[in-house]
Amino acid sequence: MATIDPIEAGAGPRRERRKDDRPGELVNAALDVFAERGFAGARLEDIARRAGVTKGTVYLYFASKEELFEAVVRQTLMSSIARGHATVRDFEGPTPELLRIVLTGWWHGVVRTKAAALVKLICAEASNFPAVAQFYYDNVIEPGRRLQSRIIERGIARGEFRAVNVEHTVTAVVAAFLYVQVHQWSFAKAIPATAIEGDGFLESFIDFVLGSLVVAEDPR
Amino acid sequence: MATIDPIEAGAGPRRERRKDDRPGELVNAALDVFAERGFAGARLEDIARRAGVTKGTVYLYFASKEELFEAVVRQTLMSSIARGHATVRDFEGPTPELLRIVLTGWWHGVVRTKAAALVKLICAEASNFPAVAQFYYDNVIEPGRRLQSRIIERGIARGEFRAVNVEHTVTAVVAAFLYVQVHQWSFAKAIPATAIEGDGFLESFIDFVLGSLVVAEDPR
DNA sequence: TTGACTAATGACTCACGAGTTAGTAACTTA
DNA sequence: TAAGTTACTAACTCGTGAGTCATTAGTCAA
Repeated sequence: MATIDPIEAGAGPRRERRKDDRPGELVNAALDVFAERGFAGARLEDIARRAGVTKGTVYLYFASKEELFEAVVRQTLMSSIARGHATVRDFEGPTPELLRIVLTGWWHGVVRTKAAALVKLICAEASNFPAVAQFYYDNVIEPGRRLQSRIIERGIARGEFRAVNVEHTVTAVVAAFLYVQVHQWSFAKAIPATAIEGDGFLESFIDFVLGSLVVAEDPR
Repeated sequence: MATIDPIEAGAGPRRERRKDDRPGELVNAALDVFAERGFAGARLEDIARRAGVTKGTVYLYFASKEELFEAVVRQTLMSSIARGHATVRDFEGPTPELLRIVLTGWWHGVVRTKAAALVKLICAEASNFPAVAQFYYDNVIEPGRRLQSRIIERGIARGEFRAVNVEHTVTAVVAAFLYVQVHQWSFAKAIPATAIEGDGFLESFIDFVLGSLVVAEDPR
């Protein structure tokens, strides 16, 4: 996010040749505008201007609006997928601790990031872009659920967690995070007072989940 | 294709005068198309055809596309709001039982209904329609959260629930339901295999919540 | 400095869909 | 059954925004 040219690049020359940086800047600007207006509502003109170029330039790098959209999805997800995989690395401590670490990482690495805007965007456009929805499901949701499943199964196997229904429990956990992401980029944008500030919810939610899963009586 | 043959009304005459029923039918058709395509992507022509009329007729009843959208929100929500209020009526039994009843009612009355499509739709369009978002927040989300808060506070006051953070716990509960609604009308439409079938999740989730809230050991 | 190359522009076309309206057919009443 | 009313239609306008392309200007090699 270092050098995303401002809406009005006041300093630079009227016309600059920066072939290498353009695609990234355009994708960045596109994420903003798509998240704000939805796919259909986003104007290529606006995206271009936010990236400091004109509409024609967009077509030097992307064949169509749809292709730009898919590029946004791919570029933005690569980082979060990488982060996710890094977190899967073997952990040897108690499972409640593992769960806490993973959820906290997700929270700070994705939920409170602009990547969260993409989640809302994809939820909104999934039915219009089955291919994008499939891609997102295969590369983000599925791996994410599998990660959560492993944690809970590990806890059950080690006698730390109750023998709950794993699939449904995962859904409940994933739901909370998805919800926060969607909310922040839909209602919170329209009604700022409803924004979920700070990390209070994260702490509270982890306690809530562990309260339901952990076998031992009140660990505090 | 040449004839504007009614896709829906198979039997009726080409041209029927039914002033009283039209608005409801149009709103119904509009909910379908809006849910499927989003606000911007929905064509008035399609909505009209699905309701068995032509585009011009829509403008006899609604001044603009936006007004039709707001009518969809209002009509669809009125019933669920009414249902919600009916459920608030004083209940005298144990709080876990009350929670179970309320969540089950929400599940069958809204989540597994076409009204759920509206939730997804509003999440997608909230930033484009602040007024609609505000209306939805004031008339649905806020009352819904207050209802949940009362239940949990009641449980705490009666010594049935742990003294959790009420606001955050409500968020976790609401999130699960919101998530299911959004998922069913976004990803599940694009990737049918991911649809959440049956009521298994509901049961499991209620157990999950009570597992975290209830003070006594294993109430079953 | 110059010429070749091409990134970038901005004015263009064109399709599509929201909104309009003159006319028509279904219903009512006498 | 004829005149009157109006719900409805079909063909229209018109604004908008995606996508195109001839032209312009930044860059670099000689």
